[in-house]
Amino acid sequence: MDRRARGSYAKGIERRRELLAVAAEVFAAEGFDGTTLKLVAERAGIREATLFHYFSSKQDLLTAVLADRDEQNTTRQGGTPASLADLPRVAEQNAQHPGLTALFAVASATATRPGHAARDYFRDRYAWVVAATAGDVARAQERGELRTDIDPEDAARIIIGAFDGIQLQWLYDPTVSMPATLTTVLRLLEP
Amino acid sequence: MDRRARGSYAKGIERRRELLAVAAEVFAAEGFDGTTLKLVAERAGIREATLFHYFSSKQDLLTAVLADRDEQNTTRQGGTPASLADLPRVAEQNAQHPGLTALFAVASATATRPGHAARDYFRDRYAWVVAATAGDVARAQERGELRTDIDPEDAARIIIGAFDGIQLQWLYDPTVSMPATLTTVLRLLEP
DNA sequence: GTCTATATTAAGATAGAC
DNA sequence: GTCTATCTTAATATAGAC
Repeated sequence: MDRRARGSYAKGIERRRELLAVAAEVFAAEGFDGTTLKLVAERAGIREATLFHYFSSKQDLLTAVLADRDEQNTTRQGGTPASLADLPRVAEQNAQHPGLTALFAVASATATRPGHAARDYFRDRYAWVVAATAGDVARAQERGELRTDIDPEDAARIIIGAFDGIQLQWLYDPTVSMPATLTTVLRLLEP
Repeated sequence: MDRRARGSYAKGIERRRELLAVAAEVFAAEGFDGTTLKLVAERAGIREATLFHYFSSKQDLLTAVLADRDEQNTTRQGGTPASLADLPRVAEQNAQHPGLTALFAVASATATRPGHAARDYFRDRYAWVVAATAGDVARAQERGELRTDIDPEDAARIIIGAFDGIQLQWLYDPTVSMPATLTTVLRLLEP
């Protein structure tokens, strides 16, 4: 008898994907506190207990939803990783999903608190995104596409900071054009 | 017969100020959800009901704390309003108060949700800060201190966005130097 | 010194978490 | 069902305008 772990069956993988989609909708509409796992389970046509088979807690479900969205954002159609010039397009995508965007903003701020369950996730995420962006900046500098009088990591932190910060301003004033403003950020970095 | 209001007594004004200071400490240490009004009242040496004489709700108390800090941040010693070159110093100040800084980040993201009690406050605040900063940028451009190939409001949104966004990164990684990075942001805007 | 708005409190209703 | 936290109500004490 084979007692090794088998991994997830195809059915389980599909169900998990479906749960993430449903949960994303509910979280986006109701916020973290406003979301009840009962409603998520109902919408997905399963029992609450089944939800706990896939995700160990409400916070775990939220983190999975955010990580899933993050992965889609940092990859473009075809599977190649997104880079600098894609930022305005990512912002445009986010503008189509205000609920999820607000959810991400709240979660990333809330999880800064020491001891928060998602703190490590966000810390690692920012470290990774900053490093990847700094790499993009350094390569663009070598190609002569960006000014060289700025440290790549500083540039990366400014780009990502502006992305998050302008997104927040957009949540308060949807007339702000995130893609246009981010394009201007990149222009400031040209030689 | 004159039935007009008299305004607050000196004692009440002083107590309100004291309550804001105590509440700032508790909110910073415990977060919004973690804070109990009982503890705030205890620390201030009054009854819970007295708190409600000064602030109509817990959220109202938080908003007052944030507005109070905001006012201190946008004013420098002497009473003149802070401007562009003061940003790194404001960031340095914030770095001395991580709890309050995190509180502000969480509140500003949470209040984006339609119907939130502090939504109008933050919307007006951002509108005001962007307008004031855009004015600073325009004047600096006229003096030849900043490059003129960027719209003042775009520049303002980028500066403020970078401020908020870098602050968030700093909360996850305190080795990030907010003042240095913001100085670099301003340098990117030089002619 | 009188008068009334303001400051404070005691007691408890209500609502949500566990 | 129990407990805890937010908020209400109603009543007393005090500050300060006149």
